[in-house]
Amino acid sequence: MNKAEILIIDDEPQIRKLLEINLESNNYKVWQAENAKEGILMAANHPPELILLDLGLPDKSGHEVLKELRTWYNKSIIILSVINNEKDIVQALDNGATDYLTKPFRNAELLARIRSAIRRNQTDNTESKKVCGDLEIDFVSRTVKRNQEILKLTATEYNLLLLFAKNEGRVLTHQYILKEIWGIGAQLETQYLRVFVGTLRKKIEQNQNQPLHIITESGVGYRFE
Amino acid sequence: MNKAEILIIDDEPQIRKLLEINLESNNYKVWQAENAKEGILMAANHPPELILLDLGLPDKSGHEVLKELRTWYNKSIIILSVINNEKDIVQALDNGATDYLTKPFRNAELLARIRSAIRRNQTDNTESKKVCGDLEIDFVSRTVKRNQEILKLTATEYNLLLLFAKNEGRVLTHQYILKEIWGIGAQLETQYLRVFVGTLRKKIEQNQNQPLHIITESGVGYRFE
DNA sequence: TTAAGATTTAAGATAGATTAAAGGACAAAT
DNA sequence: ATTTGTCCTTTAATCTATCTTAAATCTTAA
Repeated sequence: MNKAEILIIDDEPQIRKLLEINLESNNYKVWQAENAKEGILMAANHPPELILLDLGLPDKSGHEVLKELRTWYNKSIIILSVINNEKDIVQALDNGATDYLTKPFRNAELLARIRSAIRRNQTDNTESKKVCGDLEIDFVSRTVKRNQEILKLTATEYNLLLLFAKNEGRVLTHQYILKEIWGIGAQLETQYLRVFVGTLRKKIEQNQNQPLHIITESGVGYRFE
Repeated sequence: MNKAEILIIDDEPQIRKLLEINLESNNYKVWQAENAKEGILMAANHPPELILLDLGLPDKSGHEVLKELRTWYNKSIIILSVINNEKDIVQALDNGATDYLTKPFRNAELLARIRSAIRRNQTDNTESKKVCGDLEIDFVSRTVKRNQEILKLTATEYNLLLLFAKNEGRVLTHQYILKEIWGIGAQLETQYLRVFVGTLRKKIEQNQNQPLHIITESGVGYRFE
């Protein structure tokens, strides 16, 4: 499982550093922005699992940032603020904040609220899946459908298909595929790969003699479309 | 649109009255329970949109009530408590509390947090029973029927079936199932799982040799349909 | 055209899955 | 306190699916 990514938008370097240390030691990947403009840009380019937003930013009110984010960003946003003012808390929550903590905050509590917020994300989210023509690969449920029918793939076949699907359009060398699927010791066992490409094609291709999904790049490897 | 229903579980009459007045004037329908037993019963009979749960109940610890509710209730639960103790807050949030407010709380803030919690609810659906083909699982009464006949399942069998039912269509790895049912120390005891899948199949499958509900994903785990 | 590369098939080996059954822990009933 | 019965754990035998390997056949690129 990958690390959950958290974006901190706060202008105080000490706070950012404190959060960075605590979050990274709890296995989160941390991104940082020191003003509203930068924060919105970063969130847009690379949407994180959760945003920690300070209300007191230099270039724009945090409430405005929150509203702007909420026009398109629907994961968790937790407000951090020195303002312990009822009106601000109410306004932030009504504008779609997931939670509100006043500084100084207790670290364990922040972590618990982050876990709670991320947990909630995961159930709300629509499942991530990939559709390639007649194929539909569901990464969460670990199932593959072709024309709505569930395909019966072995563990190795599924792993191979997953690798292909995550590198759609890219030529993968035999060596690379062998290393990823069978481990670093198997990079010369090209034969394994050929057999498994065979069985996979039998299951996912309409016409085995003219494969549309797994394309052979002779002398190099395979490409998935 | 109907009024959203809120269940208050708190033993202090003054607090209940205060909440009742405030919530009803904000267009919520309010239900009240003065102890854990009554609260759980009311929640089961008539699942509300949100539960306000006091941690200091006379008959049972609020943490236990929370855990019990969370086995089947997946809408919002906001904790109200006089305890402003970091450990309790963390524990409650990790047990699935949506939010945590310490008494005395500010009324407008509570209302904002309630709005926020209810807003988040609307995407995920609560259901107290699940029908899968000839199977009918009732999460509240913890009973399972097949073709209208009540099946006699042991505690472990029921827990396993519950886990499967809540992850319908998804492949669950052996490790994950073992962790969920037998706890974090049992992740290598694949054999337990196999035995229990065997006994479960005997009870829920029409034809044991061609299981329709619990599908084996060899080398990976099981999938429930 | 020819050598290297790719596919296909099938059989043996291995890891994984099912099933039955016995012993132990525990709770309910006597 | 003893018995009874249920459920859980553990072991072992058997069965099955999957992986590996080799060999025959086909395709591609120089």
